[in-house]
Amino acid sequence: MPSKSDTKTHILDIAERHFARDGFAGTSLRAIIKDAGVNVAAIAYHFGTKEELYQAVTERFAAPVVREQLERLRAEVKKDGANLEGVLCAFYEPPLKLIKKMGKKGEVLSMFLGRAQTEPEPVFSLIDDHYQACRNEFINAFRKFLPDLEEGEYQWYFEFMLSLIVCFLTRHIPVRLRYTNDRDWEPEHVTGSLVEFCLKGMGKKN
Amino acid sequence: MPSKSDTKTHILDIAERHFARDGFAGTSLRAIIKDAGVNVAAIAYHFGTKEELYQAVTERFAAPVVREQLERLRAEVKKDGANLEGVLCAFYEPPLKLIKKMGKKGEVLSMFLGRAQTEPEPVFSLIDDHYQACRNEFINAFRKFLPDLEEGEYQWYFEFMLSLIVCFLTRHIPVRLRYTNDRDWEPEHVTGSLVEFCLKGMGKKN
DNA sequence: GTATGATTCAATCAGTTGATTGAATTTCAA
DNA sequence: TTGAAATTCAATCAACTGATTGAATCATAC
Repeated sequence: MPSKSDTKTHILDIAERHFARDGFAGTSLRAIIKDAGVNVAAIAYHFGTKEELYQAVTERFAAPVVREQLERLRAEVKKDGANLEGVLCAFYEPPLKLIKKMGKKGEVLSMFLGRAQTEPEPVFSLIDDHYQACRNEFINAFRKFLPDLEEGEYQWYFEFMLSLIVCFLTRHIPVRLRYTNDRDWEPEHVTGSLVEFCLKGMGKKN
Repeated sequence: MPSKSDTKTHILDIAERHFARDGFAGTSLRAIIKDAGVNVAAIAYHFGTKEELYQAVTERFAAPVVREQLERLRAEVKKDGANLEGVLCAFYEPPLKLIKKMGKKGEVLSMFLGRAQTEPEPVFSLIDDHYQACRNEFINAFRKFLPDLEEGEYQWYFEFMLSLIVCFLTRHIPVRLRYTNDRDWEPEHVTGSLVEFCLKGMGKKN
């Protein structure tokens, strides 16, 4: 019944859920194929190794987010009256809006994006390379709007900016279990909180 | 040759290095015992299951840090002229000073502390419970020094504060590979950066 | 020195891991 | 309808997984 792309897509759908929840090492191919109702060999046939399957998930799931962040950034710095706030919005809005748009599946994307950033090798290098271009361009934008900082500070500011959204993506479920307020999960509100915290953090002392 | 406590301690020494580098699921007991030069059964004898071994590492390695953070916090809020900056120092200083004091082994502690916070189940619950008491007391301190915020904001401020140090602990090695300046890794300087960013982030808008 | 308890050991368990094979099946164009 | 390519399948591989056993070794108090 399922055509080529059906099985392939279906495996990706299931795989991303498992990788998101259990991490790379904690996910077995058996668990995926059992859940997907396909044969083990299907993974080898369509993707190759476990690592290549993970890479495929990253490519379909995470790469578009990074691409949009970069597009938004480039548009933002060209604007009249461009500022640091716009740069931060360019970083935070794409993933949060996409997650919201995807509905239930956004929860999976959220977990996957967050977890991927904190995986041990061999995933770490894979993800880190992915963000290399992103990192350079955002740091250049920081240089533009936050002149005269030390080089190390620019580096750390990018990591801080990144870590705040990783924190949000991986923790919003446990946090909401402790304290629920549906408004807090509106992407506009979340983006606003992250941008505000980060903007103030990078700004001058009060 | 090795007495009881020797073997037990030695296993812990090796285990924490593996868990720090490869995560819980990515670490096999074989890898640990091979590295430690002991028998597989030694782990079962001294600790029990793999999960109990991880718990023992957490207890010896991470628990003292949390305890000191809480002690520092309690001392800080009692002070004359207590303020938010003191609260943040109480949170950031203990782990960073300990890591510095431990020298080479501090790198392992650093990685372990950072990674533990981002592990999937069953580790996540273990660690999260550990931080529950810590979380409540710090959030109460936020309430004191940052009055009239919404409840959700206090919750997220704690998570942000936590995520910044997790970011630092897990990323300082790759970041230093990209840009090295030894001064940046002095605990006073690091604490200063984290406290400043966080303090500004939590403060009023400029 | 000997008995007792603590510790270590090799051997082994059953189950899982990622990966591969070659045969069976399906798909679809000619 | 037929034939070649794409896809799926059951069966199997060797290696590894966490865990357990009972015998051997050790330390120590008597």
